[in-house]
Amino acid sequence: MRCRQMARTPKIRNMEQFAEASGLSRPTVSKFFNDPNSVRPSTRKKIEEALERFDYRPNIYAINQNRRLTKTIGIVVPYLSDPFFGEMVRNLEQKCVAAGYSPSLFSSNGSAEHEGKIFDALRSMKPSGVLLAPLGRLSNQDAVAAFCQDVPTVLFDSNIKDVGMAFVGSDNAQFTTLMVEYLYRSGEPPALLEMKTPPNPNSRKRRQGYINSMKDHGLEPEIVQIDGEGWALEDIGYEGGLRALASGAFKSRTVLCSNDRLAIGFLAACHEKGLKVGLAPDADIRVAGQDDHPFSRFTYPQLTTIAQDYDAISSRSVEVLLESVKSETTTEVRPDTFFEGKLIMRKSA
Amino acid sequence: MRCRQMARTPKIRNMEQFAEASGLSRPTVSKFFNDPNSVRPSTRKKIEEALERFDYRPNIYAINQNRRLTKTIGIVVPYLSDPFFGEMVRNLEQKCVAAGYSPSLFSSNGSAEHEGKIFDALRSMKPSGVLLAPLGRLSNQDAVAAFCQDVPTVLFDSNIKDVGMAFVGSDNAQFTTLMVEYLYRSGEPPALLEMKTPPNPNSRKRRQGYINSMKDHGLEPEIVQIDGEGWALEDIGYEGGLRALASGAFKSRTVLCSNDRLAIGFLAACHEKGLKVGLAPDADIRVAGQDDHPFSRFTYPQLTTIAQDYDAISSRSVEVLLESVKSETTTEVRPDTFFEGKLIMRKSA
DNA sequence: CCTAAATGTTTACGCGCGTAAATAATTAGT
DNA sequence: ACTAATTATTTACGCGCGTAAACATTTAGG
Repeated sequence: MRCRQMARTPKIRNMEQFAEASGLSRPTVSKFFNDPNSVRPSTRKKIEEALERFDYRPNIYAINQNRRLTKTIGIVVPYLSDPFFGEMVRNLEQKCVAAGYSPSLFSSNGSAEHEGKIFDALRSMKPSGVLLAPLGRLSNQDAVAAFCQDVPTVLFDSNIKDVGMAFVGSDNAQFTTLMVEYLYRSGEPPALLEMKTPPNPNSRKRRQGYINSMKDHGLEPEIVQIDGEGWALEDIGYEGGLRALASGAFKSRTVLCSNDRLAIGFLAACHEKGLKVGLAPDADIRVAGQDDHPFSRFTYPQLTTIAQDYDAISSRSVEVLLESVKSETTTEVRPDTFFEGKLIMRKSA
Repeated sequence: MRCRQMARTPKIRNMEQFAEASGLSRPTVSKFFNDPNSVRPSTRKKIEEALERFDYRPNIYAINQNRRLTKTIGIVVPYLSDPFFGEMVRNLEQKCVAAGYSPSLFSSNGSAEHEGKIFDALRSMKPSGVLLAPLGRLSNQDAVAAFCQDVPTVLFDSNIKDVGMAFVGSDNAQFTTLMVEYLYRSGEPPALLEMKTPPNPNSRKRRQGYINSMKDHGLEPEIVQIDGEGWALEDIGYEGGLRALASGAFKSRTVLCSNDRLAIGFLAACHEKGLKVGLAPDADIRVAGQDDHPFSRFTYPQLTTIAQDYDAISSRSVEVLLESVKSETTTEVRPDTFFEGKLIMRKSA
């Protein structure tokens, strides 16, 4: 069908033949592929020369069949088309490759059932470890816990208590506390806009952070909860925001959204209602988000938010995972890392 | 280290043991796993019962070692964190699974070198086929062509002439023609804003569509090209837009951007310059995009654009690939499919 | 109820590689 | 230069499964 053979040299089909072509025995060649430095320099040179002539590559399936663990790391996120996770994955990928592992990408697409299938697929892949951002509230908690028993897993972004070898994410309560402090000082304390049933557990922490910091200032928390299920957060923020604005739900003229995607939808709702958003004296409302979503720089007005430290979270996640993969020992206390967010002051609040 | 054994039943380690436990021979069980309908119903029942008791799963590596082609389909995109590709991948994934294949995701992250590494990885994975959205101009054209010789590949989104088994994408010239027609009728003909060196080949087609349709109306094309390299299109649109606006580059007060991401950045530049964007009589400028990017509904004002038919493109891509994978025959003429875009009239133009 | 055809099952072998143990070659110390 | 310690290479076996060919069973037709 398709032309394959270059017919320059007899095609090498396996390591045996390749070893023969390099004038060595197969196990020596095998050793080379596992670690080029484990063979004598002269031997290494022989192989590398042969490699150029024959462009042979070991059969990964045959390799992995005999390994208890493969040099693979699974990366699982709830939604790949969410630029936040997209960025996250890109960072994680890079770091895995740098450490000599092949990342394998999966997206649960907001479905616990699909998340479960991914677990099954990963189990049979025998990965060295898995970096998992679970769906959260929607996850089948037992399935996640069971999976973490089978495969060394580091959770990131959204936490599930006592599951996995470690957790790396943000200090969500701090996010909200920081933002409330800023909004209070720069004008008036905010109302909190969030989903009634958020898909992501971080929202709970953020709500708690909001309530606490409002109380610390002797202020009455004002929480506006909107309906909606799933991960179409912009839509939910838009629809819910529209309804909330129409019913005059907000006492405060400053609204802190539980996350940037909600805020992006809410901004659209504000515009729809003809409200002027921003810092200017003639503005009707201030809006802030949390996450520093890649698009928050391009909203109108540009979204004031709290920046997640993408790089720190991804670096730490990979670091912690590889550490515990190498040491093979389970530490008694699960090491959790929470990074602080940075206030990003833009035009919207 | 970690507790694994449930100790409910002796752990099954391979198909041999599982066959024994089901009271059958291994090859029969093997046949079942390849096609559950290929064994007698009574036999099938036996296995399915045993499956519940022992939750055994065949070793994928051992399976794939012996197959010439694996039941895998590679999906490669230039940028996974671009929501457009994210959505695309989600669609493609679903359709592959529905057809009984396991999709494997890769992102070139805008680097030809990385794209090349992905090709190598895919080659050794022996996938049944690959769905590839190449980097485009930045791709190593020879590497792409060579890869398509080795593995049955369907290109999508961005075309490379005569490479791969088929191409599925949009009729980019039609996009621009349609939009120019609308903008002309609803006010005034647009200037085209594009990158001087766009990473994506679609831009060329769009430019040509713009020039042609302007000329068809007896109008003089007005093309404003901005600097910038890579895939940070919003940034490029913003920075370049800022400079273009400052230098009074636009004669027309209607700007058609080469794509939505550029438009999103350009909108931010307009706001920065204090321009009122939109349809209203008192607006300073109209802005339109192309692609119907997931975020274009949430810009301010909401972006008027041309919708890519995500679903049609992804469906057709998978369909064409599976077809040619099954038939094993290479058709003489490469079947290319170009879907038309639909005009989405929103508030920005 | 018998025979031929169809279908299901078993035997036997090979895939491409990892790896322990045995052996050979190299290096270091005297 | 010679022996001991070190490192490199080879021999030999097994991993978990696919699959052809041989064999056994079931089904259909008369």
